[in-house]
Amino acid sequence: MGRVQEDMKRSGSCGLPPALEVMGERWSFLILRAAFNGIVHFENFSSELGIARNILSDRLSRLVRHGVLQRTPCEHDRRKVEYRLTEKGCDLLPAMLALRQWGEKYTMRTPANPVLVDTRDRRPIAPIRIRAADGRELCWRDLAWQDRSEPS
Amino acid sequence: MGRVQEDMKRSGSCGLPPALEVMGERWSFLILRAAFNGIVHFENFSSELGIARNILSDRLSRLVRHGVLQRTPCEHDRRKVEYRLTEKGCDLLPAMLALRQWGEKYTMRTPANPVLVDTRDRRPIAPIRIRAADGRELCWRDLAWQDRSEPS
DNA sequence: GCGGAAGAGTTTCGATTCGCCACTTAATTC
DNA sequence: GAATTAAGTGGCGAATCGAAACTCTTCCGC
Repeated sequence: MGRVQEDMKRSGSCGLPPALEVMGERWSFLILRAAFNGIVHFENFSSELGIARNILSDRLSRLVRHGVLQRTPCEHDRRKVEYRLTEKGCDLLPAMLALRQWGEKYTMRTPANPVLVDTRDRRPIAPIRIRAADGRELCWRDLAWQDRSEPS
Repeated sequence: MGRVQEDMKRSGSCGLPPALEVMGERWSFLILRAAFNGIVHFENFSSELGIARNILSDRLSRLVRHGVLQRTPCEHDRRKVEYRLTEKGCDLLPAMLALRQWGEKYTMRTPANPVLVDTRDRRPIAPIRIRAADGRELCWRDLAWQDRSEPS
């Protein structure tokens, strides 16, 4: 067995390192949250997050480089620039909410407010869970690693 | 840290900043992944992740301090120490998997292998999604913020 | 018991990154 | 055309990271 295979065996071909390459830095998730909240301009990110301007500049261009945000100069006011979530960026919402819900559950004194609701029935969304292909909820004990080529 | 309080003032009481306070640093999620893979000893974390020993030491005690890992000296060999996931730590699994699945979807050349399966039917787990209270899958457009005291 | 080795850190120190503040540049408003 | 706004960039001291060497305790073989 070659070294590459051994490496794969040890930690598998895992999507976590590349994800952290993009989102693992200090402000990335907070910038993402702001973007989900409708912030699009540099100055608004800056004042909303209280982040240093040079760091913000670096993080925004990093997120753009990785395709999470799209940078478009504003039509009607060409001083302004819009940073908008791409589809790839929107797909980070489950990860962000899972992290947020964990933070709410464990490290907050008061219950969260305001709360995220479904627009159709105005009820709070469900906690994010791991599910089997058929929809059953799973916990850590129910999970196992399996090689793709292995027979079931 | 005072910054969290400031953040709360600005954008509501959100669980994300405290979650990032715990898990936002460079190696925290990778250490967590290793813990989920059954790693318990300092030396194994070190060789598995290729992280500098001083940083690993700092991250582990940070995770212990925040109640994600529990540190217990080994019974039968008192040179060794075990770092095990607490319930609070186990509850990070959905967030970690959501991030991992995102990384697999967008930033990996080859499909992931091995793959995480349900032990009961040996089928791969479902993608992690946001759901309404009644189980319907939701996307970003279906979500809204609502004050707790507000009438529905 | 004793020499050697393993496990879990700690120290040291150079390299990198962070973060505050001032500055620049271009577009817009008055 | 003067002042203001938006989006950055540059300088510089402080904090953090990272690799390697070192410490300290515990275990193993003899």
